[in-house]
Amino acid sequence: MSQEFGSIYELIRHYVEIDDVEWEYCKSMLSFKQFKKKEIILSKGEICSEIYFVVKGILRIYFVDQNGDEKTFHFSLENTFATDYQSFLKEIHTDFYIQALENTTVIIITNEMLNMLYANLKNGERLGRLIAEDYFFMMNEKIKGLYTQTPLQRYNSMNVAYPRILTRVPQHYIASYLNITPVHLSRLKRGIE
Amino acid sequence: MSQEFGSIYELIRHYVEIDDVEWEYCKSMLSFKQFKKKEIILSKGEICSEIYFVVKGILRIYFVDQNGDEKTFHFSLENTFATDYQSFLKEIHTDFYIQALENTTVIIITNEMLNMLYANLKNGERLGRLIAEDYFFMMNEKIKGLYTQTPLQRYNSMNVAYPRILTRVPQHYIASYLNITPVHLSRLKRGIE
DNA sequence: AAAGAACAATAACATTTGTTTACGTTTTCA
DNA sequence: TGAAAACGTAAACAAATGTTATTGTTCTTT
Repeated sequence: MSQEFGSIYELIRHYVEIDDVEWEYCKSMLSFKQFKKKEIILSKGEICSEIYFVVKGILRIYFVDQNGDEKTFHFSLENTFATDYQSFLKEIHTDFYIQALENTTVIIITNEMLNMLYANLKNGERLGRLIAEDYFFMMNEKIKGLYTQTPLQRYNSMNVAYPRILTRVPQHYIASYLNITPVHLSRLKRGIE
Repeated sequence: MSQEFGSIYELIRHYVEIDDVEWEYCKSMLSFKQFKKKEIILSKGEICSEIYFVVKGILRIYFVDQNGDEKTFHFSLENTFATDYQSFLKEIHTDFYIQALENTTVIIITNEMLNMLYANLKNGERLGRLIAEDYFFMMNEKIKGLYTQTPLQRYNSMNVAYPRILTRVPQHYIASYLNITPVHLSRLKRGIE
């Protein structure tokens, strides 16, 4: 059954070398968890104590603004991480919610586990740095998009960052990701066809 | 004169332990550079080959959108870094410009130097990870602000992220950071007093 | 299968933000 | 020091986006 950790093994190997002994050590700490569609995994006020690596399904990370409106920060599709990294690392209360948009299978990474990896893997710290850097780059691109693209342009490029997302999730979540109202998104789409 | 590297020493010590031998090694690789007010340090299309640590002055990081409008991405005040980290690390062409808004003194960090630090400092990789994480958190907060705050709210909180910035730089740069027109910022401010 | 909830589209109207132009002040620099 | 450029404010109008209400469809759940 260790076969099923293949996706995260591939991801690690994308960043650093890891030998068989180290990988066995990693695997011994990993576990699966399943979430049902619409289930809320993390809520505001809690401390995010796990990183989720999505094997199958979709997680949505969002927060709620002063008016009570949900703002979708990120979608985590297959083979990407979902967490509030800040809450996770600093053990502070999170502002975010994480919700499964489909029945979803994840691999769980805990904080203790991560620190063991940093301490015991030859390239542990390096792996952490490279992943943090890549997520930093992703944020950078996201901000660039927010500054330079119209909502419609961002809508049209969503299929690049999130393959097939437009057919996988309800449209009002897309609107909340674009930071516009569902009504306005519907209106913008009308202009296209 | 090694005294003058004090600010970056403090910053490193904020993240990791570094012994005297290691610090001497670091210092031997660091150097100063001066930029004149309005000078452009990095331009689109170039490869960003240095990280700038601002000792005194202000650097502005911006890009230009399809319409030719400048969008200010970030201000680097004293004791913070300025670079296009993505261009720097991957040696790809940058989309950004970096400009000095005042006569500015920086400490220069090159890529070769950084890799030597990663390789030779006990906590080199860890330092890199922690700094990447902190900048990642900063991006996260920035995005949260873009989603949840009105331009006026963001204007009012700029003095927190960037102390005294509102009196240090021309207002149209502030507007471009807020992603609104200078005319509109002027109008919003009128509503306040 | 039926009932209710969730969802998407549409229209009418309100609010926010952008655009253009003008004017007066401050800053820069030759 | 004087001219030119840069800068901030203002007003009028245009475009983009939000709000509310309505309707019909699709999805959930019993």
